[in-house]
Amino acid sequence: MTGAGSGEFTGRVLAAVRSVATGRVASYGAVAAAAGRPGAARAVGSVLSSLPDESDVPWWRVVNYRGEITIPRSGHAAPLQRALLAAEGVELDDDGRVPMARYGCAFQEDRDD
DNA sequence: GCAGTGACTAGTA
DNA sequence: ATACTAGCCACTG
Repeated sequence: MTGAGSGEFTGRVLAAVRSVATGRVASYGAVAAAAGRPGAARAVGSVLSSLPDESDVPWWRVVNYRGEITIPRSGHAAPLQRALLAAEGVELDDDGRVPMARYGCAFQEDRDD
């Protein structure tokens, strides 16, 4: 499938997602940039899509550039991500999105809050 | 080595 | 606000 598992870029993506602190979220584009391939946001999604459940990668901390959870209904990942984020202390907006301005774990911009 | 695909992003209507 | 188009990149077959 379009997943990942045997790519150099993939390894960097996993490392980047692992580097996201608890209670923080990052966008696909940010992860791609941190992986060294800005613009590969789509590829990042493919990587996380093939992530095994036993993976130690906090994939739930990765949302789209608007802070919305954009995962296919296949499976129950979406509500799960909401729950995991809530467990991390990330409260979602009434629109169901994360205030990136506050929880956004930026690899480039950093607001000490 | 090309075609297809997708947990993206930006622009336009 | 939603819908659609078009680039973008990496991985699979």
